[in-house]
Amino acid sequence: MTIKDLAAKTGYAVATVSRVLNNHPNVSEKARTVIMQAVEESGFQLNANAKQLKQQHATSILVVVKGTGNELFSELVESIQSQVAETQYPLFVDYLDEESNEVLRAVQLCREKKPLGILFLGGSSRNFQADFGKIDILCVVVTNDMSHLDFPNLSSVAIDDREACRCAVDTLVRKGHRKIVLVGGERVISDTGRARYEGCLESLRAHGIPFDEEKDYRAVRFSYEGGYRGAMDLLESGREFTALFAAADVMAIGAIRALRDKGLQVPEDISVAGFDGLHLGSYLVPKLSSVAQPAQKMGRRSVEILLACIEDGAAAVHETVPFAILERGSVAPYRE
Amino acid sequence: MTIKDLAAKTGYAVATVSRVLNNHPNVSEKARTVIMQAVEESGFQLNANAKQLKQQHATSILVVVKGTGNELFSELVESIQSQVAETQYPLFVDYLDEESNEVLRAVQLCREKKPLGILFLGGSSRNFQADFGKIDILCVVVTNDMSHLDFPNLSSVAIDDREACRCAVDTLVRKGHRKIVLVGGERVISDTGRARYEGCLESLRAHGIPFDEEKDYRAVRFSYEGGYRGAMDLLESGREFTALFAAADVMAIGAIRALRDKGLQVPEDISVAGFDGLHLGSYLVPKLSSVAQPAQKMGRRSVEILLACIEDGAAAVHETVPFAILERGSVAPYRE
DNA sequence: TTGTAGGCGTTATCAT
DNA sequence: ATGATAACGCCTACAA
Repeated sequence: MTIKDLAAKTGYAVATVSRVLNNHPNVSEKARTVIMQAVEESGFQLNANAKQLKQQHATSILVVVKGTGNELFSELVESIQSQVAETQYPLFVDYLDEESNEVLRAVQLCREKKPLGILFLGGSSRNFQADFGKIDILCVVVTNDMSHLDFPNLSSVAIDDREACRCAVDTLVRKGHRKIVLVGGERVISDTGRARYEGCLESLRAHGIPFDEEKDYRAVRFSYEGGYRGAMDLLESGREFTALFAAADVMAIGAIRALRDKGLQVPEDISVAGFDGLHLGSYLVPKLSSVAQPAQKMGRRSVEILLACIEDGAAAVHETVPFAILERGSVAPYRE
Repeated sequence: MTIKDLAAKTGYAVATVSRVLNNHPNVSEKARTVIMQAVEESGFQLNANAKQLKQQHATSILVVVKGTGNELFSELVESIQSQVAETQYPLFVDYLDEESNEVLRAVQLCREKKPLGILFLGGSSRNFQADFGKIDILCVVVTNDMSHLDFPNLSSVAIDDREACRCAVDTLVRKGHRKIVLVGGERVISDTGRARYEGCLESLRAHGIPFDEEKDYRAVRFSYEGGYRGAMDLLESGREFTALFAAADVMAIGAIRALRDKGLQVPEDISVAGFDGLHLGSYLVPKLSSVAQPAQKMGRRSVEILLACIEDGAAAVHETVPFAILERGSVAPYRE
C-alpha cells in the first residue's frame, strides 16, 4: 500500500494525497475528508525510508545513553520519553557501554538516521572536545556540564557536581565527622569523577580536615562492585575513618556491603553517604543519605531546550539545575 | 558523498561500486582494492534509507524492551548487544513502558524499519495472541514462555517460572515456615504474575499449608513501591506470617522496607525471598535470597535461535533454561 | 567483469 | 486546489 494506491483509490493525484498526509495547506475540505477516510480504512502508513530519502533528514530525536543499567538514566529516559511523546517527533534510544565513545557513535548515527537533534545522557568532555566538531545538528548533554566547550550547537543541563559534593561532605562534617574517606570515579577519565572529587576536597579543606589522597581516596568504577572494592581496600589498608562518602549511590551500596562484611554497622560504626538520589536509596535499610539529581526536571529541561533550538532557532545554553541534599538513615552524628 | 561520486572518483560504474560495497562476487580484485581505498579515504557510508527503500527491508535486528529501568533486562540487553556485535547485523533497542502493547509497537516498527528479526524482552501472551498474526518476520521472546501460542515464526526462551517459584517456596517450607504470604503480580494481566503465583500455590498445597488468597496474597506492580505497598497492606491487615515471598527482587526490596518500617527485622522476625537474582541482591544487607534467571545465557540463546531461524531457516523453538535457587541471608530457619 | 537504466515511495516544483 | 513529474541514493536485472 503506497500513496499511489491511495491516489488511485480516491481518484486524486499522489501530490494531493501527500499534501493531506503532511497537513499542507491548499487542499479542499473535501479532498482531505475523502483521502483521510481511505487512509483510515486501509491503515496506511507512510514509508519512512522513502520520506527520509527525499527529505534528506528524519524528524526524529535521538537519545544516546552512556551506560546500560544506570538507574538515574532510566529515570531520565522515562521523563524524556513522556515529554517527547507530546510532540510529533519520534524518539529513538541508543545505549552504549560506559567505555564507548558516545560522540563517535553519534556521528555514525547522524549519518545513518539524520535526526533533528540528539540528547546525550552522560558524556565525557574529552570526547566532545575531540570529535563533536563533526556533528552539525543540535545536541544537549544531560547530567554533565559542557559550558567550557563553546560549540554553538551544544547545550547542557546538569547539576553542579562540585558544589553538590561540597554540600554533601559539609553535612558529614556538620555531624561531627573528621575522619572521612572517599570512594569515587577515576578523575583522569571521568569529568564527573573529577568534579565530585574536587567538591569533596573543597569542603574538607574549608573545614581544615586533613586529607591524604593516597590513604583516603579510592578511584573505582561506577558500580556496586566498584564501591565494594574501593571500600574494602580502604578498610584493609588499616586507615581509620568514621564516615565514607561515595560519588554514586551504587558505589555507596557496594561500600556498605563491604563494611558489613568486615563486621561494621552502618551508621552506628561508620556513616555512609552516596550521590544521585536513586529511588532505590529510600528503600534500603538504612535509607541511603544522598544528593538528589532531579531526573524529572533535567529530562524536561533538556527536551525543552532542544525543541527551542530546533523550532525557534534558540541559542545553545548551559543550564544548572538545583540538587537536593537527602539526609537519611545511613549517616549518623559522630559520637566518641 | 554517494556511490555516484565514488564511481566518478574511481572511474568505475555505480554498479561496480555497489557490488564491492555489498561484497558481491564478480568483481575483479583490482576494482575491489581501488574502490575500497576510495571508501576508506572518504569515510563513505551507504545511505540506509535509499538502501532499504530499494531492498524493502533492513538487515537489522530489533530489541523491544518492555519496561524501562528493569535491571534484569539491562543485563539481557548487554548480553544481546555483545552477542550481536560479533555479527554483521546492526542492532536497535526500543524501550516501551510496562503498560504499552509491545506487539502493536513491533508491528509499527516492522513497517518503519522492516528488520530481519525481533527480540522481545518480556511480553504478554494476550498481546501476542491478539496481534502477532500481523507480524511476518522471525521473532523470539525472552523471559516469557510462548510455547502455547504456536506461531511458526515465534520462538521463546525462558525459565520455568512456575517450577522456579515452586522450588523457591519449597526452600521456605524446608526451613520450617508454615505461615507464608505472597506479594506478586496481577495474575489477570501478567502471565509472569500468574505463573509465579501458581508455582507458589503448588508448593504450598503439596506441603499441606493453608493459603487464603484474600488474606495471604497481594497483587501489585513490579516495582519497589509495589512491593512496599503489598507488604504494608499485608502487615496492616493483621495477618500473621513468618515468611514473605515476592515475585520479583524489586518487590522484595520494597517489602523489606515495609517490614522495617513496622519495626520488624529481616530475617530474624520475618524471612523474605525474591525472584530474578539481580546483582543488586548480593550487595544488600542482608543479602537477598532469590531465584536467579540466567541473563547471560538467555541473551545468548535468544540470539542464537534468532540467527538460526534467519540464516538457516530453522524452525521456531521454545526453550526452557535452568534457573538457580540463591539461598542467602534474607531467609532464616523458622524458630519458635 | 563491467556498465546502463529502471524503479523503490515520497516530496516538492512547476504547471494548470 | 490539483496534477504531472523530477529527483533522493541505492540495488539489480539485463546488456555488453
